[in-house]
Amino acid sequence: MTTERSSSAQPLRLAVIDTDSGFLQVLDKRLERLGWEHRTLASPVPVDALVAMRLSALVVDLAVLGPSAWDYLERVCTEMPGLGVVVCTGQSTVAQRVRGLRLGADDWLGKPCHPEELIARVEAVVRRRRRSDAREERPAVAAGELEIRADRFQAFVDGVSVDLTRREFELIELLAASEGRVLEREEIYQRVWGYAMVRGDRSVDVFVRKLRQKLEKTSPAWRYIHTHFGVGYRFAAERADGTEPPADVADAEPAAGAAVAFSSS
Amino acid sequence: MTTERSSSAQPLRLAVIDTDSGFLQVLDKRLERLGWEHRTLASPVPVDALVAMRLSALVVDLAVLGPSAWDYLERVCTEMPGLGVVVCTGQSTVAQRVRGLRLGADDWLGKPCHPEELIARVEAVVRRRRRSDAREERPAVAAGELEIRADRFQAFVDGVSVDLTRREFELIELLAASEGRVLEREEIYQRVWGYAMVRGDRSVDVFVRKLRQKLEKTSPAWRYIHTHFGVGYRFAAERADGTEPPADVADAEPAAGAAVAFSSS
DNA sequence: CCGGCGTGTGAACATCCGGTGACCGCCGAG
DNA sequence: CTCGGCGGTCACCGGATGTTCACACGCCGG
Repeated sequence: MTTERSSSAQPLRLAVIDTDSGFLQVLDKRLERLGWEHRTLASPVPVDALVAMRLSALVVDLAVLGPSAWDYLERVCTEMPGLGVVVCTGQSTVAQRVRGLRLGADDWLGKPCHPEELIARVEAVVRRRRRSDAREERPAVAAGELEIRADRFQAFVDGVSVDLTRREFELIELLAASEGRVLEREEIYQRVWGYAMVRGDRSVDVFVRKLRQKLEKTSPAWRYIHTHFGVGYRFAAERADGTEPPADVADAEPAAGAAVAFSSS
Repeated sequence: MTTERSSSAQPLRLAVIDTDSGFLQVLDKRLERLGWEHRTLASPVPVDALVAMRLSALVVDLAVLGPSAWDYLERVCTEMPGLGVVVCTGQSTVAQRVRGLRLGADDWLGKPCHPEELIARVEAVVRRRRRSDAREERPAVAAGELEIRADRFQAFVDGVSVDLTRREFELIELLAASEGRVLEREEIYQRVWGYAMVRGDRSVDVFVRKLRQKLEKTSPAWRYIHTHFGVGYRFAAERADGTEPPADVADAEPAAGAAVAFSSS
């Protein structure tokens, strides 16, 4: 029953590369009703431009892409691994469909098709991404002296803003959300920047440095971002001096016996 | 890093609920060739049983499910959010397909269909699943006093880091994963370094030594890596003194939730 | 019991990696 | 049209790692 399923709590961002005006019209109307942010493109745009759109999913008619369709599809899928890609195109053979899917497309729907089915497929494709990325709506996270407020797009120490820029914030937010885990640069880059990192890019390192600088200035007694040589970074609030190892997952500690050590000092 | 990692290495685990013997036969053959662990079920099995199979993906023909198909589908998708679900069934209407996808199915393919397309779609679904929710969910492996945490790229003894470098970690991770089995240098090199070992290369030996040193320092009472002269190395936690002979090899294979026998053999 | 490999070491050497600081181009605000 | 903030690149460098060597030592077959 009309489970209108507000799964779309957060607006999806969708781009459609197609030229079938009739189809687009109906689709547009439907998308509008759903409240999805969408944009239709009559011709293939540079991959960079797509990246800039920060899309959740992309629907594309291979026919519109012309001869370099396969190449384009592959590049899009490679450079934006997190993007949901649904090919919606006319007549096709099994071989073509298999090829498209193997290149990275998430689904393939033949035309003519019902807009509702296309939407359902896009939802299905995006659904998984959501599930994992599902760390939305978190008012605030705390670690050490740090308090990260997603709603303010800012981190604070004792109420004082650390004065992070957007990227810096997104980075620390990701790290903090994965507290304790070591994140590899590629993963960080992909999740913060949205597309694949090219080998040799030092952006992550540079931003980590900027973050560390600001955090150091605002919260000198703590260390938050730890480097794992040859791997990546790990977020964990630790005092500058060895004091108080964060008792972390650790093991069954002194449990009973050991009367709690008073933090007299 | 080209670390394509074991992502592709670990076999997929797939179950197919269908009765079309002809189709199944072809599919089976193909899956066999791909090296996927698979199992076909002629009738819907309890969701619990499915859970026990630890599947990566499930292919199901709604027709086989009978009247409670929708309900079954929904339950499966709800209880196993990480499972890739591909409906592969006969004639269907747009409304049915939309319903199936909305209930949680990841893809819907009509019959008759080409096995290759079905496989490509399953791959696409699994690919997405891995990419998103994926990332390491390997809690930790333990052996002796050792605890190997993949999410930290590090091994611990009683909560204390053994302080391994990336290579060292990958090496011990591989060895531990093959606990009890003797691995030849060539294989080790191939799997850790990613390419063929040139004759005369002592890298593996050197790293084994480094590992042994660090492990010895952190966990003196145990021996983990054993040399098999003229062959290679074997991982097995054993006390330094002869104490506690490895219990019974009784073959620690009970673990595997392999409650069901997959035709992976 | 002896000599030949295959392995364990330790250290020198060659690379790779990550921390920095400087610099550049884009863009919105003034 | 400027100016300043921000995101992103570069080149340099010290240190962490990985690789290669030469040698000592132990396991094996004769």
